[in-house]
Amino acid sequence: MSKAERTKNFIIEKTAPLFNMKGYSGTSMSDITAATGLTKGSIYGNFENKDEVAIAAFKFNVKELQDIFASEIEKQTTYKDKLLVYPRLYSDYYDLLVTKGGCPIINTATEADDTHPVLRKKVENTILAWKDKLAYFIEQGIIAGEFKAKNIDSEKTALTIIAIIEGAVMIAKITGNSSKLSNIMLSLTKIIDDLE
Amino acid sequence: MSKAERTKNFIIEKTAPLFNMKGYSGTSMSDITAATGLTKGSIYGNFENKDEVAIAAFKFNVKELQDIFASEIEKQTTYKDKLLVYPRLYSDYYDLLVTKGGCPIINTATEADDTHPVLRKKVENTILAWKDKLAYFIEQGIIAGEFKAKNIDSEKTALTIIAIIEGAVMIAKITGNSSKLSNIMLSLTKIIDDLE
DNA sequence: GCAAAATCATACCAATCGGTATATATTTGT
DNA sequence: ACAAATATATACCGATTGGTATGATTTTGC
Repeated sequence: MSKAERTKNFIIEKTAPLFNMKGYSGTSMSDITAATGLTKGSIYGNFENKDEVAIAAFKFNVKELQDIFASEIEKQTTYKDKLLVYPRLYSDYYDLLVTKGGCPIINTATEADDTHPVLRKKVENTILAWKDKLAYFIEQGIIAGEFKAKNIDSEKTALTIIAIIEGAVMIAKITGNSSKLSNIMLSLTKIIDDLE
Repeated sequence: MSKAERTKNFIIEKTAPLFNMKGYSGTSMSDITAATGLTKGSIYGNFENKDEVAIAAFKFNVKELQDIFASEIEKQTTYKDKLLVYPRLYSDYYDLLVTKGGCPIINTATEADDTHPVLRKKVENTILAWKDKLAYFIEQGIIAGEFKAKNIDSEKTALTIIAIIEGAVMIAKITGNSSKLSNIMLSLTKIIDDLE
């Protein structure tokens, strides 16, 4: 890894929580230089502009989350257990998530939807990919005979799971109450259980 | 109503969608003067600072939504029908909501949670009041014999309803797809139906 | 190990930020 | 209708915004 690549990664690592907490328009170039200890010359030597840093930070934040979930999902043998990873991990790792500014999907989505077309598209694609993954688990679960409930709409169920998770994170974050998150995750667990 | 009051209301009306779309730090004083056609002198003559305008705009946005729901809930005779107003109206009025920048609760919550303590508290109180209202409907529904499912946790159910709604609005808004909202609202309807 | 290339720091830019002092215009109560 | 009070416009403030030109310093390939 070249010096440039290392510096680039360093900048992304340091600014990712910043963008997640303060948002795109709330994070200034001086916030970025302060967080990294580097100067503007260094930042602009590695990134075209603030936009590029923000987009890289968003990707980093999403990947960080996805990696945690992917490794845990991999361990599960049934599709039901793969789905159940979500309520479990969101309950368990909520405090960690808070220190990083919460869920990058909901944070970026609400800011970018009316203001930042490029970021908006990135978030949209992230959500659609997530939905497809969940729908795939549900469909495979049906094929495997794990889920037998009548008229399961995998797309609808997948979207509902995402909605509950994102809504729950928002509620827990704004009330500063992680037990609310756990409580809502119990409802999500029941929804997954009811697919049987 | 005095001139001052009328101007104040005028400023709030014109800036409320602005704050909802662009956020607190994304909305500048010049955005406010442009949207109202007034000058800074006029804005600062009626409000202490940008914060006060933002807080008034948030209150306005929330009240506007609440009034629509309250009047429709009032018409319903059963507690179940009162709860069902939410999935129905969110499906029906989604396009209108989009023109105003989406749901002010989720928009303000995600921006303010790490950056703006005053707004954060306002959003928290709004959500908690909403939760209490929903929990009250559920509890009254149990007393009235409408809801007979075993071990209904009114608090948990109320929070889950809010999470689904807010998550659904976010998903629909970022994908620009209102049918996704309707789809998730069907899941919410089922959850309410299952309380029977 | 040395020259070429890339990285990084310094100093600067115009534009915009939120906010204010003051003067003018408009309401207001009498 | 008139004077006092209030609302609004103009012009300005220092600070900060994102971004750039330039030169010093490192890293890189040979």
